Amino acid sequence: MNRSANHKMNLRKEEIYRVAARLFREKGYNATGMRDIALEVGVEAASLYNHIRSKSELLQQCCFRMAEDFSRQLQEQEQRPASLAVDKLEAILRFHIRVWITRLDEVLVATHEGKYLDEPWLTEFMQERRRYMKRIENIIRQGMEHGHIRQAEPYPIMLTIMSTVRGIEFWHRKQQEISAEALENGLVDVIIKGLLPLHSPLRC
Amino acid sequence: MNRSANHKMNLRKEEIYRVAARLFREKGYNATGMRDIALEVGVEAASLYNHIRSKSELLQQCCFRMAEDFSRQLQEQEQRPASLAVDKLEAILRFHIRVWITRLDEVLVATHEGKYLDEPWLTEFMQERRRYMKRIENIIRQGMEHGHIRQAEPYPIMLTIMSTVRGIEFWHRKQQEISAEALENGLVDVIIKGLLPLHSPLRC
DNA sequence: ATTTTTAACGAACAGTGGTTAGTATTATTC
DNA sequence: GAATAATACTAACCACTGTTCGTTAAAAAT
Repeated sequence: MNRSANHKMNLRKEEIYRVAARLFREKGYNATGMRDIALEVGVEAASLYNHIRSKSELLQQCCFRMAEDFSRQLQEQEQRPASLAVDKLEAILRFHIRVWITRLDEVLVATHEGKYLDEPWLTEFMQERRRYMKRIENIIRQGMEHGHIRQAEPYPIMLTIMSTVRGIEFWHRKQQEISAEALENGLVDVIIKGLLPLHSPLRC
Repeated sequence: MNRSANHKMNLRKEEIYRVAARLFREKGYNATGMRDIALEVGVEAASLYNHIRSKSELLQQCCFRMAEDFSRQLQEQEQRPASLAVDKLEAILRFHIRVWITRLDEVLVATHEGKYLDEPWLTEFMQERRRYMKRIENIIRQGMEHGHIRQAEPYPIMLTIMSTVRGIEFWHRKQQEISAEALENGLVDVIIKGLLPLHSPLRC
């Protein structure tokens, strides 16, 4: 089999994956049947199994693709100088926001339906998320040590950064109210301004 | 039937409701079977139907109880003087946080599983949530008009206030790391400090 | 042109879902 | 203590689930 055939095969697999991600988001993983996916791909349910191993494999792809993309981006930020903690956090936050704006299906499935992963994927996925949160907490601590972030509990700050993006789900349904850029900047402003110390030149 | 018997009946119904809310959160609405609920209540699945009409009725209770509690609290805040917009928002935020700390099951089911409501409940629930968000946006606008909140897009601020609480789901799994009070104050600080105008006496 | 691979299909399986019917048991009321 | 109501049980139904099987049509490779 040459490369072009391989490419064509992956195209069909990708289509199934995309349809599945959208349906998993709209209806939920358990409420989405293989026959639902097949219908939108334009094929019978049994035919899907020429391209994928199982329904749960589709969920695994959703979850671990997102996990890898997030982890890779975080690693880039971690490699910048420790003194730039606030800039790191802003970059991380903006990355989160952009993913939630441009790839809502996948990120929502990973966030909401990840709990339906089979073992051992479930455990690995949960552990990876916990590690990810710890790494963000560490960056927040860096910022406090350099005095660029006001003294506070790092944990609630991390939670706030992780959670802010969730509102974007609502924005997608009423997109006309505000542009993607204004949304991103508005969200970033609330969080970042809430982190700066009282004496920060950026603040007063 | 006298009052005590009626009370006893409602007790059983309440127990079913509580078990259902917990299982709906842990496993999701669709992945929770009536036999799962029955097992934890200590009864056969068919017996549940002497107390409830249907599985979906349990979901409806979850969603609309929460909706009413939130709406009532918001109404209290709306009745305070318009000049106290920041205080209103802080009170609203603290109410949200406390509900997510003390009634995680119900609030998570309402948030994540509400989409599985049947019509006409689904439409009503979505509309109510949209109204709720609009009302918070209005309070934010009040604060800007009085100069107590910095000029910005009210919409992302509202989304941030609504979303902050979702991190509390993670806190529940690792409760030992930080107390409920520290968590609440930490979350409030990030948001409220991010709202204040640059010249605010609370800020500099 | 022929062989081999890929991918589609219809039918079926075994399990589970919420729910109902009919009946027995327990608790309450008179 | 008899009558009545409330609540439990067992059994079953039917629709639907993810998946497999055997087969066939089309495409690719030789």
